[in-house]
Amino acid sequence: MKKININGKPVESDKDTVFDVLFDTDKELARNSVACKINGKTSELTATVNDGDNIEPLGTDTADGRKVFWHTASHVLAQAVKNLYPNAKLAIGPAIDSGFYYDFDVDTPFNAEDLEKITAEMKRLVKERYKMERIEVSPDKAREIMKDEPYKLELIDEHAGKGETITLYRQGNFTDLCAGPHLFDISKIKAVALLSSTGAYWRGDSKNKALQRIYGIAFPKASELEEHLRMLEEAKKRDHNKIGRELEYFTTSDVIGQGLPILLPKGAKVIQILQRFVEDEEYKRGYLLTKTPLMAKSDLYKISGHWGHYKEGMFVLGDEEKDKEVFALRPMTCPFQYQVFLNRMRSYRDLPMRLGETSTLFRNEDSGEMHGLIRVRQFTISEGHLICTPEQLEQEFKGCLELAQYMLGCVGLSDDISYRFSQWDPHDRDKYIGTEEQWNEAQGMMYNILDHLGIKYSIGVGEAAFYGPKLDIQIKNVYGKEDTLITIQIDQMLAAQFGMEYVDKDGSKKTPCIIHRTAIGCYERTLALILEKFAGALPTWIAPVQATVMPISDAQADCAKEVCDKLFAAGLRVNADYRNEKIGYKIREAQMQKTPFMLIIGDKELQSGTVAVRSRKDGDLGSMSVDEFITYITKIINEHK
RNA sequence: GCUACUGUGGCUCAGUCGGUAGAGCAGCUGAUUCGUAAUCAGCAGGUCGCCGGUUCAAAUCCGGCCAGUAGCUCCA
Repeated sequence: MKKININGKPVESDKDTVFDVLFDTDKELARNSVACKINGKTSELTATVNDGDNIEPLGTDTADGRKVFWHTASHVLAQAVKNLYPNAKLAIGPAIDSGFYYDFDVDTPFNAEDLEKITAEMKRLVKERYKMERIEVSPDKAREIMKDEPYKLELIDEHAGKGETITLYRQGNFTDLCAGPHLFDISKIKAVALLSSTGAYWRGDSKNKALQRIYGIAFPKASELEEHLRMLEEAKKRDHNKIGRELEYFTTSDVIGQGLPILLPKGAKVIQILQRFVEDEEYKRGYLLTKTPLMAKSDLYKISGHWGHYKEGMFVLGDEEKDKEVFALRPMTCPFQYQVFLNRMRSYRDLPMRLGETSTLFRNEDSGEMHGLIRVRQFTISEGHLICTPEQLEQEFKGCLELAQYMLGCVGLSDDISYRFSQWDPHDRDKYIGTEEQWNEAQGMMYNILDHLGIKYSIGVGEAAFYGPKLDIQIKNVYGKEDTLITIQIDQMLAAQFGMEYVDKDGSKKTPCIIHRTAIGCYERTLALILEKFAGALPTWIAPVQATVMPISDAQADCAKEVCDKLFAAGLRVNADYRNEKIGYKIREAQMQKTPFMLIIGDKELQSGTVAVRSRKDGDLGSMSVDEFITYITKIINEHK
């Protein structure tokens, strides 16, 4: 008899595999499990149990369980594709957070019809209930089995080089190179949907061959699949690119160009509110405001290293061959703001010097990169640089992080972000300036600071800026795609490049450290994410229209106008119709539903000198005087701070 | 930049096999004065993204470009 812990409960069993032990103990639990963790390591249910093992069964209600489930589904996808298109070559097919994909090398890309056929074939295969058979072989044997699969051979060579045994999984007529773990058999994969077919480069390198990737999702039950697809549809309804245009926050124009959104009055208003808020907050926190040029001669970018490392991403004005001087629109503010420091001889007494700027930047993104307000070619960012002594670095970094967290809290995004420590890739030296020692030092400082502050972060290798490591605050859009909202970076290279120095207490000249940071990121992107977060119904303090005044008939129109004027005088934002001489008694704006407050004026209110207040959040609030309403809404507006 | 898909009045969409464009909403004019999104009537609005080709004839077929969407790559 073996003593085993299942979910922390002691159990005795003489069975060998996890599944049998579970089945002995709790049949329902066994049936609902797709994999397990043995002493913390994800394993399959056919794994052998040893005395003293801690077993944690995984169902498709756990993230790890779903991944195993989806990984097996990707094998079924590959089997279906090989059955229907025998010439297709297999690349890789992992589970991801939102399902699974498989990359194939095929002559003609898959279209919607192909996906339907493949789905049908997958469903047919699942009914065959193939076992997932794990096979361990020598690299040579693996090469022989995979002799017609060039991508697999490449992968085998890599593993063989490390002296590993090669693991294969076989279900029916199909064998794939794979480390597992997998489901016991494929019969549980009852509900499958192939969501899209797109191009993807082999090994994620655009120099390599473009493969065809099929994305899919799978569940044990059809109802779960339907629910999932319904949620995907719902999420798309919050897409800022859709509601931002519908609610007239922004638009685009073919004749202006790609990635150059036009902010309409509502969008411009929200950004103005955020910008003023950031600038005021930074002033309170000891920032100095600067206003630097939108472009500079190439000379500046040559010093900073941007000319060498980022020229492709810049809008260059002029021709280096022909013109005496070449200019470029700025893709960042760093070297411009450094000139503020360089204006005169600096003392340690000047430090820390916190420079802030609402800065418009231009980046010549590739044509396929643009997306609504999230990825654009011209944007405005709450940019800033803190120039400090090495001793001040941690304290200043902490201040930047606190400011960022405060801002996220104010706009309501605190719960939706994650932290990423973006490091350099030592194997891709061309991308970075500086020596290995400098990088190790800067990243070491970052580690210390982050661990000291107790920040939980993931590590992004190769995600650093060319001059230093970053703490990126990441956020996902409605499609689950992650983007950087806020970044705080440590830079020990550029100060030296620009010859920035301060005179220390002892009279010696020293090179300062620099923190690059944003307070709330780029305003366009922030607006996009706020729109998605609140599905267009923005919190009162940011809403471009805070109250809609609505007379029920023309008899109350004059009164409504007076009410609007009063609210206006109090600094509130009232429905866009307020300037019209006649305020319509019916406001047929889609925005009405997105407005935090509605003030209705009928005969009763006209006589008593009140307005009937209806709150989007709390429903009817009854009648009150305009002054009472102003007090009420002002209190709500101030609550965000 | 790469792969796939999409592009019809301000918006949402219809338009069969190529025969020369249609609706609702929005807008305007008039009527209506109504308690929490669509009152009634009328009017106006489109060289079907752009350019070229095939054809007696192109929104429809073909090519190129522009723009949009998803994914890849990139993202200081």
